[in-house]
Amino acid sequence: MREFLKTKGYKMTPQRELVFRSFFELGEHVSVDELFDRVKRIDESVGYSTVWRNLKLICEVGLAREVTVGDGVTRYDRVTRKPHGHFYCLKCKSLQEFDLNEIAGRLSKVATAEKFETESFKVEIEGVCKSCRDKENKKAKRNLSTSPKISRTKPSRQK
Amino acid sequence: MREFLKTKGYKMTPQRELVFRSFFELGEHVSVDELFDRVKRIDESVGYSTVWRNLKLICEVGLAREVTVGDGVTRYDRVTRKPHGHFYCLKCKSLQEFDLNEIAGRLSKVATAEKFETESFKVEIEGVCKSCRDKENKKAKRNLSTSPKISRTKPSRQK
DNA sequence: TTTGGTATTGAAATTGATTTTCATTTAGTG
DNA sequence: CACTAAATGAAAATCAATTTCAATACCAAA
Repeated sequence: MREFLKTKGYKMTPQRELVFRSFFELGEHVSVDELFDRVKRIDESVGYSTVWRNLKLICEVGLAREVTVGDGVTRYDRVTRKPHGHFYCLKCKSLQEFDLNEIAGRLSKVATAEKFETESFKVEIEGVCKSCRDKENKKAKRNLSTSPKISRTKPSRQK
Repeated sequence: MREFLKTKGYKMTPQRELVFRSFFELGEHVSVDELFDRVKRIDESVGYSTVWRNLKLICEVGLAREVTVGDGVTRYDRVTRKPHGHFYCLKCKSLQEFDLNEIAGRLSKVATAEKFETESFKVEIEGVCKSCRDKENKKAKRNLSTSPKISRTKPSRQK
């Protein structure tokens, strides 16, 4: 990794190594805050901007890419061999992946037909995951009469 | 429209009517700023928050939905009969639509298979549109020797 | 039509994530 | 070891999104 970065003109530092390692240890869909928390647990002295900048760097060198869902927090996905889409649960804000092989093929065709040069795909299915749906059902049974009031604004961003 | 809103417990006001009308007159992918600009041209006195709140309201009552690409600006799409995806050009930031009929069907299947209750799809193809590619090619021809330095950070948000 | 309660408005302030600044330190080259 | 560009950490700046609050306007009921 040190060598890899060197060829791109970057230096290796203990902080950078820690950030990179932590990022790859964590699963997918890592937010800056999550990564920062993890890094801090190992080295209290590392600053937020260092984590942020190195996460950006990981993207810059092509090892990760940004994922944005509609909640105002950017997450970062390790670039893996396989293209995948995301299920985004509107209740618990969790992301699950699904394979995009076949669909990516079709999207490529659409792009080509429209003379669009594809850089990447972003496919998300928004909805409610099984676990949240189960919870809802239980609640509904417990409490048949109350219909929750619809809120005019979207829930405040988490954390 | 007045009646429609009344049934949902909302009042009609001149400002609201203007915001709604302007939104539907504009094309798709409207940002708050764009809508605000347009509204202001007709009535200087309307405030930004009024535009913002009414755009939210349009979503709330199901006539529009948020679209987020990776540039930090939320856009709003009129909810139309047809599901569609977006080409997002990384150079000129433009959005073009493409039909999602067939692909939506496949995505539904994937969701069902994973026991995920679908609320909506979001399909984006990021890349470079034809017009930007043509410009790039011209530039490249004019200037064969210079290789632009890669920037470490993403371009500042527009406006 | 007047009145009263509630929703809406506009301006300004706040929030929360992201990004930059800047003074200092450090990595890696020679 | 010495030098230079890159990297760091803290704090400040940005920026879109959202909330607050006092004033105003809608509209239903009298």
